[in-house]
Amino acid sequence: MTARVLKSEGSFIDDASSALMGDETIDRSRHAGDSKPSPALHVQLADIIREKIYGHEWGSNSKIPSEHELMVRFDLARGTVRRAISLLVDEGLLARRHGKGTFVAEPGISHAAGARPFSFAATLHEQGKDFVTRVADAWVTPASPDVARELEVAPGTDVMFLRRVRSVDGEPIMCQESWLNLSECPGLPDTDFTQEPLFDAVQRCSGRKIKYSHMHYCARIAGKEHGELLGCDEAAAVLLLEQTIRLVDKKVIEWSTTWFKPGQSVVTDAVQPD
Amino acid sequence: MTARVLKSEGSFIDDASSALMGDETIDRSRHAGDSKPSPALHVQLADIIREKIYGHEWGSNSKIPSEHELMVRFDLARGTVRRAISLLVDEGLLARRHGKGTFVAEPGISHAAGARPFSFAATLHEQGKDFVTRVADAWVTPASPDVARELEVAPGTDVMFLRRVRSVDGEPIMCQESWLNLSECPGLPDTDFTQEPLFDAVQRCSGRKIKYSHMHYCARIAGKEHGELLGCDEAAAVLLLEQTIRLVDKKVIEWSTTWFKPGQSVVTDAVQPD
DNA sequence: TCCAATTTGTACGTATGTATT
DNA sequence: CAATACATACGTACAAATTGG
Repeated sequence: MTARVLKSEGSFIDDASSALMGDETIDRSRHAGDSKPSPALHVQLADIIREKIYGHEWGSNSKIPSEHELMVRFDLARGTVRRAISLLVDEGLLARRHGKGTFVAEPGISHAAGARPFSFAATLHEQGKDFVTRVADAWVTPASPDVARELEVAPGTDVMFLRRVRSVDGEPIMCQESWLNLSECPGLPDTDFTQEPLFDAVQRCSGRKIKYSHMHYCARIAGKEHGELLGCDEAAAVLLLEQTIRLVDKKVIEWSTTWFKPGQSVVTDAVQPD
Repeated sequence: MTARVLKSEGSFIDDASSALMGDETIDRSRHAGDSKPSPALHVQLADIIREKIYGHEWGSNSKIPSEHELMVRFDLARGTVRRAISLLVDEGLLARRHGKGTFVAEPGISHAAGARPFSFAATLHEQGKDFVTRVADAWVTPASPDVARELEVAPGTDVMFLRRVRSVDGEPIMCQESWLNLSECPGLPDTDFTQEPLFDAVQRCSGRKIKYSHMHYCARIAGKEHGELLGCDEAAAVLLLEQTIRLVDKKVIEWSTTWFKPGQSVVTDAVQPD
């Protein structure tokens, strides 16, 4: 099925590999008595493929060369090629499809934020997606110095910690960890958070509307605990959205961190004022 | 098991190891004839420390137990402890201070976005920070399918690629990679981007104002190339802000990806409409 | 429906260089 | 220096999924 092209040297070269790959080379100086130990071969190959994706040379959902093609292109054993690809699968950049090939991973669900305080329930409902909420942890504890500062309460005040994992199609998508100000919101611990959205429960218990939100984006390595919660590799990069949410009277009601699984993203639109 | 007694503020420093550490244990079943090979010891210790930070038990800028304290607490060799800490330093979570100790890394610069199209120059000027812009790459090339789709031009149309690295205090902070629509903006390649902000140059060349911005946040592993550009570890998690920027007539003028070094973050405020 | 080719998934074995003991 | 353990790299073989004739 692969078209063949006659090169100037007169040899036939496979169209796919010649079109997709550039002139990158693998450094094999590990075993020689060299001064600089070059990285492992599978790491070098992963670097090459990663840059193809980051540089938009290999677009989303496109098929990358087969393991066999990469073997002959870089003169590597199949195990080495598979190991390189596995690194990128764990990062969420590639997806293997048995019998078909390996593909650049499609972006996952986009979550709208920015226009209003971020509510997972609201944004997913708008997209018509079905999701399940699991309460992984929930307890009441005295506030640590960090938590107290963010919630603007005295250290030692009772606060509630809530960890929810949201799943779409049985797959975990995000993990939300909330610290809740019980002083402004008593009665909250009696809520069934698998049914009632947190925003609704907070507004019901506090008797006031949610109004302000301060958002903070950063990136982190998932680590063991969140890797297990999200079903991704420990070494994967996850997106963090930290939010401080206030009621109409500017009292802080929630300090939360949302961990997005690799592939998930958050979108915002902005308009420059005239 | 989850409730934790809060000690007085002073005791956090005086009785570091007992107050700061919990009851975590290291699994040493690697060498025994066990069925499940447990992770390497330094990885397990890094996991324990990472969760202390992620769970806000160890606040920003606080001193973590000394290498010697960690040695005796977990019965590990100093090399193993140092290797664990190095992992977290590379992730940007910890910072070593020679002769003083190891500390939870402070957050870096916060970049405001959301209210208006994101301009690094404008937001940093507001904070009174001095920065330097280096043009790492700049060329004109026919648009690949991906680039053409985002810029809404025909594939093969000439577009400009621009990679700028911004530094504060001599340290790289972010890397901005822009694909520019030359059809709407001829004359752009003659600009000195170390002096004139891209937003100004675009508005000057196109004769129209920038008005709309679509933003997209996600997280990625830095990789070799961007690790070198940003001066961080290849395996570090970096924040990506992908932007599509349009002029008043809704023509796409720029499709850019901003790579933030670990520790940098982007902040936004939102208000719920009544 | 069946078959052949392609591609990924899995499980071995061997050799070699490095690091530790 | 020798023994051991480990990571890296290569090679082979076969199973399972997919596609197209």
